[in-house]
Amino acid sequence: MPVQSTKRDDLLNAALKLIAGQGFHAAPMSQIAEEANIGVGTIYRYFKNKDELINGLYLEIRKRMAEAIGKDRDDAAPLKAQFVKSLQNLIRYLIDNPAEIQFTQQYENSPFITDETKAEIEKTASPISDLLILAQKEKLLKPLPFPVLMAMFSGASNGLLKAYLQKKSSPAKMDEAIEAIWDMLVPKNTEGVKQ
Amino acid sequence: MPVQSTKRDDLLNAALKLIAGQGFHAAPMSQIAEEANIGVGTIYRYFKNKDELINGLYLEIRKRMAEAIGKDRDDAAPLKAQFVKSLQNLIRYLIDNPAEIQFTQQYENSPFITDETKAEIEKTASPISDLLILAQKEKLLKPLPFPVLMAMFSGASNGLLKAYLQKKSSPAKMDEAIEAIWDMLVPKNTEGVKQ
Amino acid sequence: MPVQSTKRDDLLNAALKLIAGQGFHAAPMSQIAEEANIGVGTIYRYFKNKDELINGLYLEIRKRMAEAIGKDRDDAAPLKAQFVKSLQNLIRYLIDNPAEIQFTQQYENSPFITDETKAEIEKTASPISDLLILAQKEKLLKPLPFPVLMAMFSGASNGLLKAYLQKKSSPAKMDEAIEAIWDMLVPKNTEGVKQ
Amino acid sequence: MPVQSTKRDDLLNAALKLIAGQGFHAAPMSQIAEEANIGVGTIYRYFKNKDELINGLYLEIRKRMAEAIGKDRDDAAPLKAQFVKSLQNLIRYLIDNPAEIQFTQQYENSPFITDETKAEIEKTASPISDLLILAQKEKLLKPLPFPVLMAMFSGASNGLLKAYLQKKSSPAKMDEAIEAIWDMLVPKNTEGVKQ
DNA sequence: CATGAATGAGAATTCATTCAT
DNA sequence: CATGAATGAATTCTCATTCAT
Repeated sequence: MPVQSTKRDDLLNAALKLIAGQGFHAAPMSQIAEEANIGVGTIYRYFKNKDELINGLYLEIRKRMAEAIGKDRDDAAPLKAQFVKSLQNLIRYLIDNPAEIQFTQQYENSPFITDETKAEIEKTASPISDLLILAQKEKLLKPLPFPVLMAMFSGASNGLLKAYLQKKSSPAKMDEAIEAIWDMLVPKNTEGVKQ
Repeated sequence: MPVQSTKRDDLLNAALKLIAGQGFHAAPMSQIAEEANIGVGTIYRYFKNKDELINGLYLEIRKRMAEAIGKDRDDAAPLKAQFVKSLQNLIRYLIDNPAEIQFTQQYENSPFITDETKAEIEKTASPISDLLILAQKEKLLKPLPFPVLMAMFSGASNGLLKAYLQKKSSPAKMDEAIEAIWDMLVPKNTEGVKQ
Repeated sequence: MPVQSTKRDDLLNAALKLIAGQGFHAAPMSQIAEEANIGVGTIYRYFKNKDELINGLYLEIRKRMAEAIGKDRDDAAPLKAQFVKSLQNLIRYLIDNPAEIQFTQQYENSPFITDETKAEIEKTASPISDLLILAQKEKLLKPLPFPVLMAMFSGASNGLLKAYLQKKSSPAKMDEAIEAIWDMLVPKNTEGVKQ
Repeated sequence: MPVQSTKRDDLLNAALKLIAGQGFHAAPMSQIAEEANIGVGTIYRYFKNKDELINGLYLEIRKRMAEAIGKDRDDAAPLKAQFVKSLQNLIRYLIDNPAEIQFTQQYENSPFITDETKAEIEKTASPISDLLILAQKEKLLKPLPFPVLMAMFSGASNGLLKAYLQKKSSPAKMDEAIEAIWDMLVPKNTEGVKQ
């Protein structure tokens, strides 16, 4: 029974909860420790300092999101279907875990994000990025630089999510919106599907 | 000699520069004052506190962006052309003023932004939002809730911009990317233009 | 028409009002200036700095109190009657001008009071102190050092006043209380009056 | 080794020393910390802010004074004797601890003291107030409202003390002065003692 | 003379991090 | 290993005072 991993998880969850709700700077280490039911000093056994705690939290969340996206994957399905499915998975996951987007969006737009973390993330491709790489190889996507496609895709998805969380959208419209994002990525007059 | 407006502007520009580069919390009032070549105390003659300085800066930047977008507007042109033109204007402006997006993105994802401010901004129509409202009235857009369309549009544009600023795109591809964003908004198999 | 003296008075009254209500430290020069309808800089034409303003205010108030005490004085009356009359005058005056005690009590117990001011005050005997000096010369008072008698007298009067201002006493009981103070000063079994 | 109580006490004593000597506002937290040989931050582990430190100090001093007054109390003695004894105790204590009156008088006349604190203190009976309540019940005192008697008594005692501390009185005269205060409280022509 | 914008020294308070227990 | 009391650097903000207009 890995006692430590429990503490580490408690810690990350406490940090997630507080930072998502109040922002980085309104979430002191002492409060995080309290929320996690450990001593302040103990945090420093798991993370060298606050920055590393936050970076660690980010990587953890990316991992959780990747898992959520990949659920019930069917590698044999058409790419578009896989894309839609993945995005549905992601959106559903984040709707159930709103703290995670709140944190992620703060983090990704803050100067906390170190170049190391950035590099590490780009290596660790996310399942959706993998899908789009495949799609591009198969000439399904518009002839734009891949990073541009990825960035526009992420941005649009985040926007959709934000709208949803502010109750500006209904679940029913979600699938249509996902289709719209796909339309952005694929040439007109095709289904974005081979043949 | 408009002494005051110089000081206030110096202040906003100093704040913009430092916050964009280092984040809210690494930009102490003392440093902002120094950068603006004024005394610390002077800041408080123009803004009640740091929060108001930051909110004031945000509103100022929104204004500048709105002006940039609206440059050389041709109300008689087809909506799509106006949309493309506006987005080109915005992107060019932000490419020349990268600190403004860096600040804006930090701000909009931080807990600095109050719900009031958010609401107020949504009311204060931006030129592009106006265009899209018109387009929706003319049934040019997909049948999605307007806030969803706007959010996806903003997200995608921001993404495009980020990619560009990280040198992942060339100016040449910019127009194609803008077309792609338009594709997201309008139904397939139409040009998104009446008849 | 001495324009200055109006300003100086406005200034002192503004300072009195604000300091009595909020204390020395919650009464900034800028606010005092505003209350007096003059510019901040102008204060420094009348007083070298805040300390001198406060000391000047104190001396002014002492003067006003002395005037109030001496009203309708009858030098021919028995000393006790004069004492009672004086104290009644003072108490009535302060009841009508509560800001003045509030200020005075703060001031006299604060380290604002400079040794110079103290000295100056001891010279400028107040009418009641004069009366008590006379009374002591005529052997009407208890054989205690004069400063002790004065201090006990002042303390008791202040106490009475405080009680009154906190609505713990009625005007009717005021005269009895004044008698009690007199009893403190004179030997028992005398009326404290010659013959 | 009661580490905490030492720190808290050091803190209170440092605050007492500095505030008594220089006033509230000339006693910055940093200086108090230095005087107490602790870090500035440490103050805030014991008191939420400067106000609470000062209020805490006041309550502590009231406690010390109450203890001093009650020393060698003889409940069986006549009330007047108990009164004299108590006042002697108090005066002696304060002569040995002049900082405590200096602080107390500043505090009680400053806007630091909230109405709540005032009320709370009036409830918390002090030994002398208890004595006077008893004396009033036994009809030993003049027929004045109790708060008036208390206020005059406190004022006179404070005055006596001030005179003494300014070397205007000798210890020999102290007892006579205490008698004088008693005379203020009891009807003439009685010893203020039953029978 | 009067003004009030500008200033910066100084004050209170917070919080990441350390280290003795 | 875990803890949390202690710390002081760093931050925001206030306000007496000056001085150019």
